[in-house]
Amino acid sequence: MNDAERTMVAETRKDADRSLTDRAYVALEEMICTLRLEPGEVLSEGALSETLQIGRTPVREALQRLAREGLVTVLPRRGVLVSDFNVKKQLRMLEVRRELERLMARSAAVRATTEERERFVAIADAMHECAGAGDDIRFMRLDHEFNVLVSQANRNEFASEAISLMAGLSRRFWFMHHRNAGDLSTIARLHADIASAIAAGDGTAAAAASDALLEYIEAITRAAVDW
Amino acid sequence: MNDAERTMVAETRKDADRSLTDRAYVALEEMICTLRLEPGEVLSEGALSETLQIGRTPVREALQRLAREGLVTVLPRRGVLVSDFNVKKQLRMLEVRRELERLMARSAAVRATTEERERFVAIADAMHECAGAGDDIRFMRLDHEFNVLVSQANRNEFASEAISLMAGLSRRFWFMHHRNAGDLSTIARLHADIASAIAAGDGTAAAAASDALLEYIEAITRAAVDW
DNA sequence: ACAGGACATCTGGCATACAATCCTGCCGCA
DNA sequence: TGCGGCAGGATTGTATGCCAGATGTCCTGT
Repeated sequence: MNDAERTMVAETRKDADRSLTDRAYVALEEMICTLRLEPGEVLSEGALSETLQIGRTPVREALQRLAREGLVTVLPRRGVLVSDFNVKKQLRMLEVRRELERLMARSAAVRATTEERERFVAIADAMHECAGAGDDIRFMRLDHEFNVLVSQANRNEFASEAISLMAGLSRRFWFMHHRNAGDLSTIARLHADIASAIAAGDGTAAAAASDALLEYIEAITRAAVDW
Repeated sequence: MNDAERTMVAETRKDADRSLTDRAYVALEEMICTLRLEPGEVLSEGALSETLQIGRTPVREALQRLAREGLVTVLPRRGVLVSDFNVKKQLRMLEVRRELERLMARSAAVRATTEERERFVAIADAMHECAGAGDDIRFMRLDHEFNVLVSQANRNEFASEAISLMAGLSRRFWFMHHRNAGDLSTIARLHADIASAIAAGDGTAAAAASDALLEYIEAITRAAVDW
């Protein structure tokens, strides 16, 4: 099970039977990505433990995971800093994501099961509807489902893990800028293109479509410099 | 201070002022990669804590890092399992490494500083000497230095992090098979080719050389099926 | 002889206590 | 008034104790 799937399960089972560490991780990641904890803010394990009503140990372990993903930086004996982000860093991340997403799209096109392909078709259709209606909430759900599905269908846990390392930073950047970012319909269409190519089993087309999406995202990110 | 001395200082400090978590991680990674802890073995935090003379907390945190890298699996309430490995998993990992190493080689060729290029030249020369002499100890040191240098020169922390996720599994596989694996001279030469291309600033050539190396490694790995 | 269950034991999850270190702000002195 | 040093508070690093859950074993009943 990769991290994306684990996250989904955690969200499904909600507060049921997952470990406190996972709950703390999910809660903190959410707070950071939605900017309820602002970049530059300095936290302390103790305060977070109090806030979340969870002991310091699980909170600390969750923070270490977040540190690995670059969302926070622990300053020894000083506190935990919510990472600031800059566009250059995002561009370096996209450089890596481009390679990994292309690989995953190509592999998924070749390796997906029949059921998975059907779901890709459904996602492509729904994405097109979103493109027309401008329904950004639905798009975000579809995007999440799409990412989980690709992570699963590409049949390579290493690619999924590597991507999941960058998921948090990507999510936060998207949350910050998606209102200003280029039009939703283009992004939805580009996603749909990948899904269609994967469903059709055309690895080359899926790879090309993935590159097209990443190129567009990169352009949006570069434009963010000017805001 | 030359590089050997710097390395020695780093290794000295490793036991001196690094955190216990880091020391536990390094010690455990070493034990696992060198097969002193055999795949399939089930450990316990308590026993490792006793063995390493380090408290359970740092040991536990080190184990979580190792779990993330796929070297161990924690079985809740049962123990910590040293991951078994199989060739198919290695091939999936190489699939990802190929993309990342190519990207890093290409970027390093473009972005390396003058000093870094000089070191790449030196490494290429030394690798060629190794190829002739069959000095595998020296090769392993050079390989390590080469990897660190590429990680630094490609100027992309995300690529470096993603690769480091797979470093442990790679090291263990290499440790198991390097005696039987294809001849050292070919591997050394392929490494030297990458180093030379990076030093020369030829990104395309560096990418191609990286692919050539990964292809060779993949061939060796496939051959491992028959042992 | 075998099946089933109770229990002892071992494990990691988590909380908590303690130690080391760093920052801040105050106080005294020049 | 400015500067230096010291003390106190706050923070993470580390150790350890307790607890719930899982597993294997042994005993009992059929």
